[in-house]
Amino acid sequence: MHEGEAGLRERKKRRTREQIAAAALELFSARGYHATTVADIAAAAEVSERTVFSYFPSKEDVLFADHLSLEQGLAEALDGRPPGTPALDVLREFVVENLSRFDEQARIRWQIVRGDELLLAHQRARQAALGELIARAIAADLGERPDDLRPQLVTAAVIAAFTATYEHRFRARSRTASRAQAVAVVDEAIEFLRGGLDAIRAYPRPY
Amino acid sequence: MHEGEAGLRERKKRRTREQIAAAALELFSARGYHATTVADIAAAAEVSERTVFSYFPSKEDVLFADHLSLEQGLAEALDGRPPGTPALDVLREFVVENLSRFDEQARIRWQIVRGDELLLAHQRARQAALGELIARAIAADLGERPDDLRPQLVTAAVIAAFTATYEHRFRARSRTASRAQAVAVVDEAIEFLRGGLDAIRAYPRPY
DNA sequence: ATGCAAAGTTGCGTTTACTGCAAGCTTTCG
DNA sequence: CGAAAGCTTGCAGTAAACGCAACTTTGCAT
Repeated sequence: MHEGEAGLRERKKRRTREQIAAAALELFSARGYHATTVADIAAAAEVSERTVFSYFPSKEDVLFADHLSLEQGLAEALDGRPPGTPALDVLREFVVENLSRFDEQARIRWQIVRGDELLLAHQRARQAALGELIARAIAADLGERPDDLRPQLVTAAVIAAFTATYEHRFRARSRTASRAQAVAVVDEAIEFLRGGLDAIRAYPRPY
Repeated sequence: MHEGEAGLRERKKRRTREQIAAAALELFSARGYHATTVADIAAAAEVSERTVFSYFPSKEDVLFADHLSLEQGLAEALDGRPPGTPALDVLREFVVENLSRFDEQARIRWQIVRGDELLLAHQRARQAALGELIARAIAADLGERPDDLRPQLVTAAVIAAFTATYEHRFRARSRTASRAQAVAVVDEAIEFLRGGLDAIRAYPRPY
């Protein structure tokens, strides 16, 4: 298992996974999510229906296939930050750096997700998963537990900022100016958080 | 159709609805959500399986049957506030007033929901529905659109505060002191929000 | 009160997501 | 090369959810 070279097996698996995800995205985009059956996806990706479920636990997970790498990237950025660096700073940088990853594929996914209550719920669940990572880091900064109030508040606001930036970018009419706009949105969100944290820093903890 | 008196039809419908919800909650609590089929619920409530689906669009909606009234209550409180009253004040009062509604039934539901990723996602979706109401009110306060950044940020934080309070109450060891604790949590959350809002009040809006 | 219309209930059939199992094929490695 | 491990697939089965048509109950007007 030499790390550098991926075996044939590994490569095939990755390719199949991508085929399934790509075929699914195309079909969802063309016919809509609900009008596309798993059988359709399997046929388009030239695998059996059963195989689709061996790669993805559910149909919804096919749509959100690459959220995993985003999650891993964020985890690394947060866990690997130099001691003393505030989590908020890492988050700001991470969001700004990953703006370019909100590319064409993400735009298509957004078109599919935005209209569907069920898919929006699933997306929120994904965001909540990110939230747990963030809460852990913020809690460490504050010397509290991840499920205490302050980490939860800050985390929720961070997610909201993330989401707002994300949606903002897809709503933006002028594509060229949108990156600067997005950074401004992020900065304002961070400002909001700092203000809020300052306001409760001296607050007693009666619970 | 004299408003004051509910006809036999209406009363029967309400009773059936409650029977289904109650039977379901009991079964979910005893055997777990996934181990309980809709057929089980129908049998316990003494209606046909098909009827369950005529009352509730999905199995999950049976579990969250009474979220609707909470939603309506909040909508009334927000829409009916005297002009000039900040939405944050209404929210604080609403949360504190409704603490007592987090009663035995809600505690059981929490036990069912807490362990299941799917149900947690559904609950988050419900919370997001509340969020839209809140965002509208906050946006009106700020003179912005509901999907602008600031309303979204404040809304997310409000939801987080709501959730933290909710969970806090069910985690609380000492039942007697928990109400005072909960109020303290709410107050700190509101303080956080005010601090954040102050911090960005003078902020330019470059987008 | 009686009969008609509207509303509610039910059974039946179907689709679709998803799971377990066992048999067959492919890659890997000794 | 040949055994072992890993993948893919078909098959059978479960459960949620929907549409439809028949049947029952309720409300209402005469």
